Amino acid sequence: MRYSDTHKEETRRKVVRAAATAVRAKGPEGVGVAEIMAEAGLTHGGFYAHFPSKEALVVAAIDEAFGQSARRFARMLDGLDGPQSLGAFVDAYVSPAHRDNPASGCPIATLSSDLPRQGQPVRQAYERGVRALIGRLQNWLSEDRRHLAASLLAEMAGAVSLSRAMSDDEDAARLLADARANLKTRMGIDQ
Amino acid sequence: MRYSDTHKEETRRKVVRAAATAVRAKGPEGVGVAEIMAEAGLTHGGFYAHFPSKEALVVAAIDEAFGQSARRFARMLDGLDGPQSLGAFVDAYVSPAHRDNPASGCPIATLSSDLPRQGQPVRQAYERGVRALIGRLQNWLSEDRRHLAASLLAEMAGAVSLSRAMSDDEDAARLLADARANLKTRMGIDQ
DNA sequence: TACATAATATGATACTGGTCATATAAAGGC
DNA sequence: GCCTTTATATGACCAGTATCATATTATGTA
Repeated sequence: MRYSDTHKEETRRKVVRAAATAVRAKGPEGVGVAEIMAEAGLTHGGFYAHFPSKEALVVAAIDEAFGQSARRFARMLDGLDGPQSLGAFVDAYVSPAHRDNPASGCPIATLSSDLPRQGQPVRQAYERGVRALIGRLQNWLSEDRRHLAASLLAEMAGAVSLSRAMSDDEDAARLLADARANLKTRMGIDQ
Repeated sequence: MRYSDTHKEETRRKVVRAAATAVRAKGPEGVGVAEIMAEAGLTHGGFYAHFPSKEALVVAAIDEAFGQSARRFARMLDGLDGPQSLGAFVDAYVSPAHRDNPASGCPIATLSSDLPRQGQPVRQAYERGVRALIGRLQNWLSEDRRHLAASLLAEMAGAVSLSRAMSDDEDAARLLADARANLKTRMGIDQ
């Protein structure tokens, strides 16, 4: 073995990370293989040594994006109990900061309308990520509210998504504040 | 005037209607000028006699899509009072039928993630449609709930959008039912 | 230091899609 | 029935993009 055991793997990870950002910023169709490779400091030619197709990269990018999101929240919520986690999660997710940074945000808010138009492997990766997030919400919710997890996530993602359509920052902030308040009520946590 | 006064206008309307469907089905980037013209029974060449650019067509298509949606609901809710309208609207919007028919459904649920990536004219058309819908919701809501209109719309669109990610129809139906129930509570109407 | 091989770059191909110049066809007025 | 004008079609151009064949570079080993 001439290169270190991990060399190629590291390159692959760089490409996937670049893709995870680019796909959220421009959508799966809006971004090109050459562009992502350049972002990772490479040229387009070597791409097919790492992935069998662009679709395979998009799948990896979506997994990576959900993974980044999950790890970030795990760090942020470390040590908190269920209700505290729910409150902190809602505050971070349904926030102006999230609205203004789609490229590093939750793939649900950024890709919701692209996904139904993608091929099956991409849709499956997306659904995996959605279900994992729903599962985490369920763990934080009290037993009698557990079935609401999916609907709560829908409300969170919908609020961020619609806030991005508002050109007026104040209108967007009001929408997000109304959504946060309602979500906390539904979750049974005090404001 | 050699052709009838309305001939060109009729053709234009056919093209816009075809675009309104195609754009919702495949996204603004996913659909081509030639494809839309073929759908309208024409070839691609004549396109630039009607629109200065593809973007102008997308703007017209989004206006048309919001208009279709508005007219359909106006018919459906004709004669109902505020609370009745809200209930009927939620039942129709947050429904499996809507989930399963993006091409004829609300542009918000279908295009939410594409829109932030579009040029300003397209984003403005979208925002016009969003604000018009929010305005209609406000008219149906009691005074003290009027400020919730945007957040309520976000929840409705988010629920439909996320339900489209669920490959299991039952999971999707449950999510939509939970969302409907919560929306009606927030709106202050009896189930 | 030269070699063998793994990793990446160069460059080409085929295709698609927006745009536009030019040609053809349709339709009412003389 | 011809002519002018309006509307649409044909065909081409150019840029962008996924894919792949081949060349080149980089790196650890003998």
